[in-house]
Amino acid sequence: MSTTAPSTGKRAATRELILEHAYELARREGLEGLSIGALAQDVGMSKSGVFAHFGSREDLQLAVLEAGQLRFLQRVKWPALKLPRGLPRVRAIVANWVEWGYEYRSGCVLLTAASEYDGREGVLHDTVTRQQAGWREEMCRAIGHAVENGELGTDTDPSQLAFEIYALMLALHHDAGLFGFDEARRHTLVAFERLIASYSPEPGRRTAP
Amino acid sequence: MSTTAPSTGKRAATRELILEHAYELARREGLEGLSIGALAQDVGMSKSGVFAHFGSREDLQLAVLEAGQLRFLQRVKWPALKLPRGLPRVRAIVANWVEWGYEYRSGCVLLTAASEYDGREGVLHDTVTRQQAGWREEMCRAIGHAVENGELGTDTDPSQLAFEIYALMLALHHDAGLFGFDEARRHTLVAFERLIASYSPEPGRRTAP
DNA sequence: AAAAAGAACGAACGATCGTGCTATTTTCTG
DNA sequence: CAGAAAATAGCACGATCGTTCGTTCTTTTT
Repeated sequence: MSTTAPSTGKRAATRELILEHAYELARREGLEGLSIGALAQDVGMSKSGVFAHFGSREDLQLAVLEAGQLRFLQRVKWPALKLPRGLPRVRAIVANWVEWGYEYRSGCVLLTAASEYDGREGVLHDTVTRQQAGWREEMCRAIGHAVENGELGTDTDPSQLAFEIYALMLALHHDAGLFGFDEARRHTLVAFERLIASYSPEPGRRTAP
Repeated sequence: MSTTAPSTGKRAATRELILEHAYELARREGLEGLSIGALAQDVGMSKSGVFAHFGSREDLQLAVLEAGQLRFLQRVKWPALKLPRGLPRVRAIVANWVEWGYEYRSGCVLLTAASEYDGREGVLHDTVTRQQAGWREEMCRAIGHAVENGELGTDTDPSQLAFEIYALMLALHHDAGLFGFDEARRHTLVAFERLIASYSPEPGRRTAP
């Protein structure tokens, strides 16, 4: 007998399969629009068969949320860690983030969840808030390194710049969904360069002698 | 007999009452989470009584969407029209917009709808897209006036600046919902001033002699 | 091969969904 | 005040929701 379920096995494998389908469904319909019946039909199982892998719908939603964060981190954060601390890493994060926005242009689970649960209370709200706060914190740290390196002005407020970068990513998703990705990306990248220039220690354009 | 229903009358009055409740419900649960049963209970009527005022759920959602836009325009746009064209009007729009974000901090129907319907198709998607495109267009025009007045640099791309301003408002709602309104507003206003300064025809801080 | 354990199924539950149809009540009109 | 017209209630429908339960099929262990 196994005291704890092994992470590789039939159970874990189908659970992962279900989560994959659930993630795609939640991307389109939101976490609140994710229904077990539709998920079961999508994955080719019975409702109860799917249900048995998660004690409740809420636990399923939570699992999707964590799967989403994992994907985000391994597509956006981890590749950026290979670059040196400071501005290069910040730039890499933003570049990866934009590409992430391209792959998941029709709905990002994490962003949708943030707007779905920001006004309520419960485990889902708490998880979403913790995720968002954690990622914002990491952005602040990455920006802080750039300040320490002298790549950004010493008067830079990391949380302020993190807010402004996050704003661009929200607008990227918003505009990509409504007006098309290409123009949204153009606007985003232009705005990001303006942002970096405006926080640069050397004046970006008009330099005083 | 009346050939067409007068805009003031019992029918129109209760329809307005229902819409008021529906708007508040949709603000919390989203347009997709708005159910006729819950709405009827909230307004103190029977399901069919409520239903009779709108031929279908979709028509109800559409009415809420238009009610939301009306409120937005009369709280954000119309007061700003009293100010002269150009930068003052742009500033007024942003200021009103931020205060609008305060009043409706736990969920804005229009923004929620934008993320709910950006990936689908149908009347609701079309309406949301039209609304958003229209408002963006108005922002571009307001910014264009400021450029013509010489209050913003001649190389200013209105659609680019409109994108960046919209980004701040999205981030305001996002952060206000998750982390509290006050800090979100602080970040938003600071970012907006940086934005205006960076688009200013005279260099904001370091001026070349 | 027999027995034990695990995984998925199928049916059913109470509830709620949007939507019709028919009364009944309310309001307006002559 | 009576009768027409409008507004609302009541009820029922098929569908779907999340969830539970007992059964069946598959896999592993003895």
